[in-house]
Amino acid sequence: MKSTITDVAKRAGVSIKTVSRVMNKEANVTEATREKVMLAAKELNYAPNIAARRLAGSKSYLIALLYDIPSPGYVANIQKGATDACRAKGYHLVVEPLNFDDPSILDNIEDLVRQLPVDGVILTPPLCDNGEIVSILARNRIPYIPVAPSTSHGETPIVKMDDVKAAREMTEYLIGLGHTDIAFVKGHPGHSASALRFEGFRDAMRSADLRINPDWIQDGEFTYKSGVDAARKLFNRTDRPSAIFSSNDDMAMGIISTAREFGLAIPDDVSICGFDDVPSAQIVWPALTTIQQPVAQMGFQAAQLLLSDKPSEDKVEYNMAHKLIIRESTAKTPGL
Amino acid sequence: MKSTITDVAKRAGVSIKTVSRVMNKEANVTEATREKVMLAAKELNYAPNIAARRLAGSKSYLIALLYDIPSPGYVANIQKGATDACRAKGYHLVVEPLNFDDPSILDNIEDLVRQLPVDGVILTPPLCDNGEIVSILARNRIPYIPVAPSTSHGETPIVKMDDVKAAREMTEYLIGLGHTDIAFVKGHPGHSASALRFEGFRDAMRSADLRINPDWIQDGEFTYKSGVDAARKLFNRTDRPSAIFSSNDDMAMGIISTAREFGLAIPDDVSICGFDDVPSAQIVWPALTTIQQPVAQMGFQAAQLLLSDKPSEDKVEYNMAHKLIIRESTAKTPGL
DNA sequence: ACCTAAAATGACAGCGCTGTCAATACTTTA
DNA sequence: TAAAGTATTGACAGCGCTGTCATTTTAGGT
Repeated sequence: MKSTITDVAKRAGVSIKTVSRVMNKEANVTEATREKVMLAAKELNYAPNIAARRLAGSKSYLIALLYDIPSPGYVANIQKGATDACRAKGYHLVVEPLNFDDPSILDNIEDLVRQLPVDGVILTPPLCDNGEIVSILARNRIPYIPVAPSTSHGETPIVKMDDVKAAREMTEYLIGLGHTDIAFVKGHPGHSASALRFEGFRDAMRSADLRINPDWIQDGEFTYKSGVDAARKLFNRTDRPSAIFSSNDDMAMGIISTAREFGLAIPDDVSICGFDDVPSAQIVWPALTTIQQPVAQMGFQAAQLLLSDKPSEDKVEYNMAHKLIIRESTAKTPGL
Repeated sequence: MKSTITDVAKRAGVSIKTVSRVMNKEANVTEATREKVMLAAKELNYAPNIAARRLAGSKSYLIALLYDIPSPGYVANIQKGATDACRAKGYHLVVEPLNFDDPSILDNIEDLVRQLPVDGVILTPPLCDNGEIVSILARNRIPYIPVAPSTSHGETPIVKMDDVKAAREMTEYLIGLGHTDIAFVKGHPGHSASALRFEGFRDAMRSADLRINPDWIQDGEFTYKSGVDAARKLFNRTDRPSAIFSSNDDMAMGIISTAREFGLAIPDDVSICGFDDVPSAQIVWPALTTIQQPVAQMGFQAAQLLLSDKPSEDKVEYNMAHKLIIRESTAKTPGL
């Protein structure tokens, strides 16, 4: 049942090397022989054995995804994108869930690199900001692509999204709806995204000549609870914003819940929007207007970069396109 | 830097075959030579090359996880468990996100099986109930383990959790809290879990000699929206249950939200519990009492089964232990 | 001490492919 | 039309390991 390159060569009446050439899409093969070989391969249901390829050649047809346990949705999407890119080139994706705090993490990576020499590694946050991991990879000459890192990686291209731009767009959308009194709930100060999202908000407000009321800028920590706290402070004031831009969805859901406690209707009394498009954003009611991070695309791009032949590229930063998802939690201001 | 078995053999002063024996923990090696080899291997930082092992031997040291795109949290947890089991035996996990409706899904699997002969496959729902997938695997003699399948798989051991027992425990917990007026919201009739969870509820009620009020048994579809609908029907009645057991968390969250609309305090006026422990279950307020599915354990067990030497086992069903997670959405009845 | 069985070790082929380089088949040019 | 490319194909070694089987060493029994 399982056929080898030799079987195909015999059937096509050529040498195994020629079959190899066809399978690898090498140049200098007549169209006629190409077709002969392809036909024979199809008839025999042949697919090159990856282990043999790896042993004989230099490629392993395997790339690895290293990730920390955190956001499950993130991982699933990255994987989806990465495997799509792999599939097109006959590659496969090996996953390695790591625990950032576990000291054995470095050994795991060493093993991965030595036992299974992968052709490349995708590093998701926070792993991509870990110097030791990066240096193991560099020492072993394994190409890697950091996804959404908070630090720069020299010559290595990185894949990310543009948080500033996304936040600006969301703000502009709110302004377009007629809102002028917009509150903002910041994210955890330790995450690089927090500052970027706030920056986008500020830019848009400034461009629209709208005043940012400092009392309406609340600190947050990206948690549901911190959203609740921020909302309480906001809703207890006599001057109340007509819209609240929360730096992420978890906090936005805390805000929605709190609004109900205060008897505020969403979006009639107050519009609320988030950032991330977590699964529950569409489950919650009213469904949350938010920014969908291009996670799958980032995975795709990262894999693509690893698999592309041109080793270095002048472009060092790939910004993948996010998407503004408009749902029911935002609406025009009552005045309009 | 990268050393081969030959290097180790030279350094230890033995043949490469002996090194191979040590690395594979084969019998008939003196303790003394074992140590010599281990030492040399350690000094040279040696790890056997998987591609070469695969080519020469019969094992590929790779198992695959096939899954459909649906629940991200599920995938992440299965992967965690499976890779833990793999790590211990020098295996690695290759992932293959598949789209159930995509016709090319079968080709993807064929390729996986031929290019990268994996030693085993973990099949998550709904893939494990797909006859074609199973038959490709069977035809190619690839061992596979279905995780939480809704159908039986003959001799093949399956890994699952006990939905009936879990639902029974949850109900008993509610009863222990003093509740006697308990409503139940069923899940999507197409999912096998729906019937099982209801069965567990019924069993527990019956054992406690409690009456099941047919008006309090609502149909649902596992969606937030259907939870809202069920809750409306329940709360619009004059006789209202003191506790609601929802067949999953998404519906439970719909119920919670609806309770607020009706001015009902949770858990003071009504206790609500779910099933699944999705990430937002702990994010939502009040945090949801629910059943944590042993997803990671199922992944671990499935991989373990695939990697264990004894090919067949008399035991054909592995029920992994779930966990009752008590949070804030349930409390004693006011009367107590 | 000697023979036999069992345990420990090693020699060698070959897994299925790719890299290198040589051989052959076609073109082009003068 | 012959010389000199240039494009196409093939022969063969060897990647790093394991399986098989032969060989050597050790232990056991009398």
